[in-house]
Amino acid sequence: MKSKQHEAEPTKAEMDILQVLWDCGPSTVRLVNDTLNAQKKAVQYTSTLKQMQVMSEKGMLLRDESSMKHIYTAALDEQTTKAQLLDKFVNTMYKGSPSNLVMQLLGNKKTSQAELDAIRALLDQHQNEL
Amino acid sequence: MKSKQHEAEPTKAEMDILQVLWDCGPSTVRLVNDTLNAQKKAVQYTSTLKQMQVMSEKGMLLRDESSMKHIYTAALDEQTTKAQLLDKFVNTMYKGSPSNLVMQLLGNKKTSQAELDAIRALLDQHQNEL
DNA sequence: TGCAACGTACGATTTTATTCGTACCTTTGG
DNA sequence: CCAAAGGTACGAATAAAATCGTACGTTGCA
Repeated sequence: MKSKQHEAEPTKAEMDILQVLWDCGPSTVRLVNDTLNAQKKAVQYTSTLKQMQVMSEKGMLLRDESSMKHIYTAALDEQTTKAQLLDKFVNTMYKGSPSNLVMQLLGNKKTSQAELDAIRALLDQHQNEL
Repeated sequence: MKSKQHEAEPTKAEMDILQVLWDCGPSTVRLVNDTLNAQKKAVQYTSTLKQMQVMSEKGMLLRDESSMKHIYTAALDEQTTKAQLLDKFVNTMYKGSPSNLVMQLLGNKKTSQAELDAIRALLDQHQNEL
């Protein structure tokens, strides 16, 4: 049986939580909430708690209830999830063409030379791996 | 006075409508709605109408009421709007690093060789323009 | 032992986004 | 002249997302 990775499209708030778990590994609600607030996303403890409970129900997070302080773990893979969202983004915004997206990136003043070099390096590397 | 381009973050449904106007130029609600339905986004005429009216109020669309069939025009620039959304996407999903996004793209099986070549060509071209 | 600190549970509210029904104009052809 | 076709206006219903208050259980320690 296939995983449920495709059933749930994480919402914005859910992504914020997932990101913390991806970065920090299995964590308590307290840690996640503190982290969010540390990044200027002011939110009440119980809001984060509720959100994570719902995410558990959806199978998006796994919960270890063995100790009083429940430990949550991301049930979705970071790369897979992001690839999925990126794909959707490219489809709706760039008619499915990644190069159109890159064109946008190049036109963006905020894209630094260092970033461009890094992108080129990635392309070269990818080419060599074929 | 600066434009209002930054006040409104178009929602998903709004982007669908904007895209039609960007592709087709100034249009009636009828045309927009038909186009949406032709792309399997089933939606009632009055829903599209209402949405476009609201968008007008927000200044996202301009409306010519001189004839009975009002003509709507996108008030936002396509490139600017997309650049804005892309920027936000990169920030929240890739810690602000475009090369991280490209890495994701390369790892994605769906990205064809032709697309990769196109991306490289864009980079080369961009390099030469400096 | 008792109270402050910290946890979870969970319903309800709020906010935002989206959809749609109904009323009512205008145009047009028979 | 009037009915049908096709417009707009607009309030309201739904749905989806996010937030929070309050109740209540557990733990540590003065």
